[in-house]
Amino acid sequence: MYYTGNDHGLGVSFALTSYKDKKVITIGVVHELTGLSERQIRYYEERGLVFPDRSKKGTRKYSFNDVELLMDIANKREEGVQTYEIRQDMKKEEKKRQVREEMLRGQLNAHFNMRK
Amino acid sequence: MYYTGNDHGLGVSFALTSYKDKKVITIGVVHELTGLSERQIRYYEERGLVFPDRSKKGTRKYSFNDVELLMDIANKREEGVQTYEIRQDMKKEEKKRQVREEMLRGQLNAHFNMRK
DNA sequence: CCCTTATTGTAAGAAAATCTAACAAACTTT
DNA sequence: AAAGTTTGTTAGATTTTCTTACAATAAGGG
Repeated sequence: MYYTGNDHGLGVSFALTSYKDKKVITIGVVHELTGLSERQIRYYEERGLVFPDRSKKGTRKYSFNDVELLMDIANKREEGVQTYEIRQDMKKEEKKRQVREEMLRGQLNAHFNMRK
Repeated sequence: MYYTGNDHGLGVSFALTSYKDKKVITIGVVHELTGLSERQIRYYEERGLVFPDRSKKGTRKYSFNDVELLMDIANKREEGVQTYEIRQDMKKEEKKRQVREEMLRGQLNAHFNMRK
């Protein structure tokens, strides 16, 4: 686990990156880990649910986070939830996450500006 | 991060497995992550320094731990240390690890036998 | 200096893995 | 009924990996 400073200009900011986010897994392995067919995995990408990186020549690379996400998607699908709805839910979650992040950044900036 | 119970018979035992140990990375990606050539990576395997898994058809799969190990090896090599010596050092470390593990297992067994 | 071992690059050819695009089937929604 | 969703399968091309072999360079020992 390692840290990457990335303060843009005046604001306070930081990021924590772990192996879970590294896009290093090929689709065949993702298939083995999730039980999903490669067809399904590519289709969920087409529907905007996952975003693998690509090698220079175009082969997909997934992270462990992607694998976990795909397993969640598989569960939702078994419950009959369509990809469109899953997408909507993900957008909402993403929105909430952004709000929390902005609040945190605000708190930190306030704190550091105060004692400068 | 998840836990796997694996008590064999009477002894107390446990294992903690994380993504770092999962062998899911192909040699091309290991090359990108470490800067080592694929030739070097295969050679270090030949010299008994790394032990990737293999797919059914034979393609190598590495873990993040393997990647870290290979980076350590790369550093040693830059210092001029030969693979043979690196191997010896690794064996010693492995031995120490085993001793510690056995002691821990002994402590745990003693503890649980005491109050049974 | 000669010989051996260690390390790495490169090449060749085969095999494995992945990619895209298309068609079809089975369902679900509208 | 028509349109949209989801998945399998197939075909052909491309990318990635594998093994084996040969060569070059470096390092160490006698």
